[in-house]
Amino acid sequence: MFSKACEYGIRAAIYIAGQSMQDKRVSLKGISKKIDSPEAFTAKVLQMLAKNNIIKSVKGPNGGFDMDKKQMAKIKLSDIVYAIDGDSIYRGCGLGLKECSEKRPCPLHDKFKSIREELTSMLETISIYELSIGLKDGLTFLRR
Amino acid sequence: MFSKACEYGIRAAIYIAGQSMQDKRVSLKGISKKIDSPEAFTAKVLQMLAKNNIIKSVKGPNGGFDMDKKQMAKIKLSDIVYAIDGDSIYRGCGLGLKECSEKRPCPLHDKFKSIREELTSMLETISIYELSIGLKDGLTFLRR
DNA sequence: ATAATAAAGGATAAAAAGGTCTTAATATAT
DNA sequence: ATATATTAAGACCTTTTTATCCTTTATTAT
Repeated sequence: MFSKACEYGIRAAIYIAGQSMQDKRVSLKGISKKIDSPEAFTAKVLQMLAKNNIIKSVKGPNGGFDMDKKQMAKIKLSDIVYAIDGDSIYRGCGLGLKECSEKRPCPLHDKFKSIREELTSMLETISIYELSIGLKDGLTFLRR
Repeated sequence: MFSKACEYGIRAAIYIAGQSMQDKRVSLKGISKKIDSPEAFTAKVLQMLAKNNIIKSVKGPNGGFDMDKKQMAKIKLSDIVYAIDGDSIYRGCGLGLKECSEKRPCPLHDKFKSIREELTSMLETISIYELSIGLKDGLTFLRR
């Protein structure tokens, strides 16, 4: 579904959001420990999120990553997926045809349509804020 | 969504089914031309489908691949996906957690559930036969 | 200023996916 | 029997993805 990079990105964003709600900034090391991801690789992913203004990075002592509280509810899953995996999940044909459209559909086109739409609307609806709440309340988990 | 191998496999199976309905056996070369796929790689995929008794292969002159007419309606998309990609699409956690369950869900677990179920039921419901009909009638396409 | 801390960036490596090629095996027709 | 057509199988190559390591840059505290 998502690339590994994207999986780490989503997990990291949820964790960072949770900490930012408590005004805590978190380090790469702390993040990759909490979400159980390879540290150096996670660094690359966080860079991408930072470049896309999804998180903020601060260098130096007491530096790390955080997320703007006001933005938090506005940042949707789709923003993260788009920043890391691009639009392949929304655009591509299920059977890999270069040209697949209403007019010239692949055999699965119609069958996939509702699934694709449900997925897209889900990604575009759910905010990082919302997801971090469940985590804070101990209802959901980010590792193992 | 699916691997390239799986995309080719599904496309090939649909094409083979359509030809088999007209009692035509088709060669690797013919298949990869019709579904616009790399020939040698497609050969590997067809081998997998043959080993899983989804298609039948015949060596020698006038050989090629075909599909049992009686079986055709019984073979579902899920059979092909399972033969090539395994169960990752059904089983895996959306965020890549090794352990993700109702009891210990990732933040996306519930959100994904209905999508996953819809996808699974779609794959388990749709037969290769059904898909090859649309192709025969010129309503759907397998290349470009 | 200096030292310490943390992310950024670039080079590289390992693994997986995607794809090719060559030879062997098997069936058919002559 | 022999030549030919066709898939099977295994070795190999290429690209992409995933992952690591090392150096540089920025920030802070002393």
